[in-house]
Amino acid sequence: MNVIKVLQERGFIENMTHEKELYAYLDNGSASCYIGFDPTASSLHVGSLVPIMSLAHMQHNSHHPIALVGGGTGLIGDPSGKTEMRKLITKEDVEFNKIGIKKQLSNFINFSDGRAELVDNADWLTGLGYIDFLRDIGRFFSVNRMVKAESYKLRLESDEGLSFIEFNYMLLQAYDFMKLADSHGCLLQMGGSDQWGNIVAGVDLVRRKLQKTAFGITFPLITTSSGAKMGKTANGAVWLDPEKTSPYDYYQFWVNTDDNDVARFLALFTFLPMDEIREVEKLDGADLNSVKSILAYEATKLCHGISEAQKAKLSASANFGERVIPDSILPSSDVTREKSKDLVEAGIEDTTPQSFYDVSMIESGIPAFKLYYEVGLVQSGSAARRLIQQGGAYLNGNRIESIDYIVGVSDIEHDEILLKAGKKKIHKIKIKM
RNA sequence: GGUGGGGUUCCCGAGUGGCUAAAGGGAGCAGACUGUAAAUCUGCCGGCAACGCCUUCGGAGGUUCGAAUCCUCCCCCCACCA
Repeated sequence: MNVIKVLQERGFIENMTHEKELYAYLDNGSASCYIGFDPTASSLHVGSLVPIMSLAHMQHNSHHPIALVGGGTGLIGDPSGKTEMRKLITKEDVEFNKIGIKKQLSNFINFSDGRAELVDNADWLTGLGYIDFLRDIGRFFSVNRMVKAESYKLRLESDEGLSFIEFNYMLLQAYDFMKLADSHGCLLQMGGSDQWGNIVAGVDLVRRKLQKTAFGITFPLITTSSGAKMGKTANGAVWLDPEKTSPYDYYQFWVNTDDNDVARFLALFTFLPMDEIREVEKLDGADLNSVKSILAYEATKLCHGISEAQKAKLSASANFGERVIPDSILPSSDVTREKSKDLVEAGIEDTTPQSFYDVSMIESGIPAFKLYYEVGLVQSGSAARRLIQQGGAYLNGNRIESIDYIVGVSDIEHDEILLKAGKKKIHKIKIKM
C-alpha cells in the first residue's frame, strides 16, 4: 500500500501538493522525505509526535526519512502562525538541544545503516554570504507574495509586528529544501499546517533553481476534542524526555485521553492496524477504558520501551485498580491482558512517584501540609493548606480532616506513607527504618 | 527625531489616593456526580509553621498618616508623522 494511503487513513494528512505526482514519487523504491525540528528546547514533546510518527511510517514503508534539526534556522525563529516573536537562543543551546532531540528520535526511527539521517541546516546556513544569498536565492522571492502569505498574516496584523530577521525565515527554509533536494534527492517536505507557506516556498524554489518537481505534505493541528492544543497540561508540555516527564506520567497522560479522541489517537500515535482500531470505535462509555489502557501502553512503549511501559501500566493498576483487557480488543497489541499479580509478586518495580525518608525524619512529626509541599505534590505550603481544607488530601487512603494534622510514625504502613492530592496525583514515601 | 497612547497578579482585562491581595473572564486546582472520560454544579485560586504578618501592579526615587492610583527620572512597547 502506498504510504500516502497509510498516512491518509490514519489521519496524518491535512493538505498536500500535486497529489498524483506525489503518489508516484512514493510508489516505488525508497524515496526521501524530510521534516524540520526546532532545537529550541532540549526535548521534544507530544506535540511533535505527529511528525515523528509520520517519519516512522515512511521508514516502515521502505522510504528514507531525514530529520532536519534547525541548528541554523533555530537561531532565527519561525514566525509562522505565531503571535509573538520567539526568543533568540544561543548557538550553545542549539548544540545541546540537538543531542537530546536525536536521542529521542532514535526511539521512533532507526538511524542505523543509513536507513535514516539526521542533518543540521547550520552546516550550510551559517556559512552563507549575504550578497551571494540575495543574488542566488533572494531574487526568486516576491515580497508582494510573501506579504500576502497566511503564515505572516497574524504577525503583520498584530501590534508586535514582524521583524526583518523573521521575515527571512521562509527563504531559509526554502533554501533548506533546495539543498536537500540537490544533495539527497529529497523531494518531499512534511510539516505542521503552519508550515504550508514555508513548504510551498521551497517547492517553488526547487522548481526554479533545479527544474525539479518537489512535494509537500502538511499535518493537521492535533487538538483534543475539547479544543485545546494537544499535549499541554497545567504543568506545561508533556515531554518525550523521561527526565522531564516520567514514563509513569507519560502513561497517565495517555490513559486520561478524552473518550472522543481515543480512536483518533490510536491511529496517530500507535502502529496498531486500522481495522482493529475501527472496531473499537464502536465502543463507548466505560468500555473505552480498556482501550485507553492499550493506547497508553503502546504510546509509552514507543517512547520509553516495553519494560517502562509495563511498569507504568502495573503501577497504574496498583493505584487505580486492575483492568482486565478482553482479547477481542486490539488483539495485535502485546499488552498484558490477564489479571496481573501485584507488583511485588511479579517482581516489577513500582514507578509511582516516590521519595525516601529516614524514619528519624518522621519520628518528630511533620505537619501534613509541609509534607505535601516537600514531596512536590503541591507548589506551596498555602496550596497544601487549601488542598487539605477542601478535602483533597488523602493519607493512606483516608481524607485528612485537620489542617493541623501531624504525620508521625503511626502513619507508616508497610514501610510506606501514601499521599494523594486529589484523586489522581499520588506520591509514595518509602520509609527507611 | 516629533506627537499621542500604553506597560496591572499564569493569560486577557477592570481599576485614578484609603472599603484593593486588587472587578470580570479564561486557564488551573479541589469537592460532588462518574468510568483515572466529558459535561454540569459548588468552592478555591500571591507567600508564610498563618484569624496575624510579608511581598506584588515596567524600574528607581519622592509627596502623603496612607500609593497600582499623585510627582520626578529611567527602561520597554504601540500608532501616526519625519
